[in-house]
Amino acid sequence: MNLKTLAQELNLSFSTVSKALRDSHEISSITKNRVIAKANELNYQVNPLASSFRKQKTKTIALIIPEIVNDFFGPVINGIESIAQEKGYHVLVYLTHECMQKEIAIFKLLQSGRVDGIMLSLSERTSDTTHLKELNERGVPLILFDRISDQLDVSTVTTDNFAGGITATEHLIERGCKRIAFLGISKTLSVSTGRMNGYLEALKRNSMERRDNRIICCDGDDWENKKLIRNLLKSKDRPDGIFASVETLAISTYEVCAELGLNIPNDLKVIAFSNSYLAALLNPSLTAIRQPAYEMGREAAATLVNLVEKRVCPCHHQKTEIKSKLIVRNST
Amino acid sequence: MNLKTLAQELNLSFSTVSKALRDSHEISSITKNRVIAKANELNYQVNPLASSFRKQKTKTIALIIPEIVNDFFGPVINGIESIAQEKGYHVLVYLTHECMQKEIAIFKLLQSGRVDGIMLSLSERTSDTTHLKELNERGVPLILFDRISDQLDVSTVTTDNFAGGITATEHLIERGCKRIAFLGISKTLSVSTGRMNGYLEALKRNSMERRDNRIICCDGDDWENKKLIRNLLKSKDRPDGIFASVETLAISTYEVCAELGLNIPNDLKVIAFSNSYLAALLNPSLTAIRQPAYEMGREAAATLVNLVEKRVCPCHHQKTEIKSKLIVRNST
DNA sequence: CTGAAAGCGCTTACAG
DNA sequence: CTGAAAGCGCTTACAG
Repeated sequence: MNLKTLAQELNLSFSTVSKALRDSHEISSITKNRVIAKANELNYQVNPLASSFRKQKTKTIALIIPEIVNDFFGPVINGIESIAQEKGYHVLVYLTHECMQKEIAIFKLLQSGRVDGIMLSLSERTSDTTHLKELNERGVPLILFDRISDQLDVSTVTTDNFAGGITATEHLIERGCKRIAFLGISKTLSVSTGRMNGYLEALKRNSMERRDNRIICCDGDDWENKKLIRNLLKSKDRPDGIFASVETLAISTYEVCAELGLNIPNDLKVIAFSNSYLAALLNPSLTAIRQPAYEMGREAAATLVNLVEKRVCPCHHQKTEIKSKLIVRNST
Repeated sequence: MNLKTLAQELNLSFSTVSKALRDSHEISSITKNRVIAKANELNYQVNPLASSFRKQKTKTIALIIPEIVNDFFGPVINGIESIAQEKGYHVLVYLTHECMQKEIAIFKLLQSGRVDGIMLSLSERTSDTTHLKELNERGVPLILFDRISDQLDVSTVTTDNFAGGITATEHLIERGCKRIAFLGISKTLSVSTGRMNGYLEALKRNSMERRDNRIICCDGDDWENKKLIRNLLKSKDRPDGIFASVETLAISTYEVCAELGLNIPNDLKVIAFSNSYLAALLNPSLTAIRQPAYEMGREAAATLVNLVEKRVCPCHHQKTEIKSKLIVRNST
């Protein structure tokens, strides 16, 4: 079943049929209706390969993320899919496994028109963004979300990590914490830095810079991070508040507290950035700053589709920040 | 940069260049090497749209799943991606949100050659599989995984739900349980039924059919399920073992136990099918039957690719069952 | 071993 | 308003 046989059935030229199906203003509504009725009857559908090839448009967008077993990227995909479905796009998913070489290889696959645009969350080990620039120069629309880079002039969608960092820190201060330690990881680049800067800003606003607040860089494995936390909590000037930039560090903190016989929230208050349902189930339940992952996915997809369909000028770089949310639970 | 300009640069016809790039036996190795060197130099890549269109092959496979915010489908995608990358395939992801109409709509999108094959995990509300049959008759390879249907003759990849059900039940029996209640949900069709049948089989093997073992159908919301569990645990012949077919029901059981002052594992032993890292973090940690989600993804993708590349006859329906694993923790 | 030619199924600028 | 024709960039059967 193709255009030609459909045209024969209708005694029309196949250019007329093609135009009728695409609702061209050149075609009379009588003909359009005839064509559409026949197409439905014969269950005709435009061959997407031929159509894409001819138009050099695929109605496909690519999503490139570092990993998927994670409480953030699941809802992100959900959000992307909701927009894709609405706008008639298909979504290709690629994983970099936090590896720059894989990221580059994927970009190479996508450079010759397989997709109309790309949404990327950078791998933690991407130190060089030449591959992004090259692709963008070839005219493939690109947007970054969550893990972004400031080396590039492209549209981005992020959470308000800075504001979220302030909120988390001020929440601990309100709860009476005097010595707040920030547990950070350098791997997530822009994300962690934003949160840390928020933490520092909150201390400044509350004239607490000089007190025993500390930034602990937890870049090791689980065991090493726990060791750092253990030393911290055994020290004589141990903190009374922990701000974990990611949930896993909060869980390590819980485990060390159990080990040392420290009570949360009495001896130590804990807050973390977290999107998981686990946070509510921990004992005590964990006060969290939640990233609106679903909305970020929607926003990322909508921004990209606008770019692809040229509803916005590619020179216009939109920096969207989506508000995170404080969910107070029993750990503070 | 296309074949034509590349051919001009090389003073060769573009059919020769095309064949050289595809490593045709018709072309001398000297020419091949010249062509490849030039192609690399000029960063030429075959236009995938043109190539797909011409060959009617897209090197793309579709994954259709009910949802993604879930500890099962994340690792499944990981496994699929690992095979796709190895074999040079691209993966389109679609979500049905457990809705049959969406499932049908997605199948319609894929009927005209956009993908070379489809991996599907059925939506819980898919009662009619006509859309699957129609697509398969159009010659699009299809395989089912995890949530399968026996109304269809296609290759499938599943966990050994029946064997896992036996293992879980016998583990409780070994731990001394006399009255074991199975908490099931009917929504996941084949999956839950297999587990339940395993449970019944284990009782039979241990001559325990006549005792107070029960099957509780937990199809309501959280609140309703908890009510069922509460009534169960308050009854005078309350069970001393709970086999939860999904993790959420185990968590509800934990909550009810906390409420009623029952100690796990002393008063009640609990086991559940679960893939999440949460199971290890619960208090007490939850004994689980783990589905090998990553391996299932790999197996599903490998089976599909074999079908697409005609390495197996499409009439040969392979039923792969992957072993689940018992992970003993403190709840038993 | 190399090349000329047909054609995959559409879309669209152009002619009538 | 309808139709004839060119062409998107490849692949491949065929000729030489």
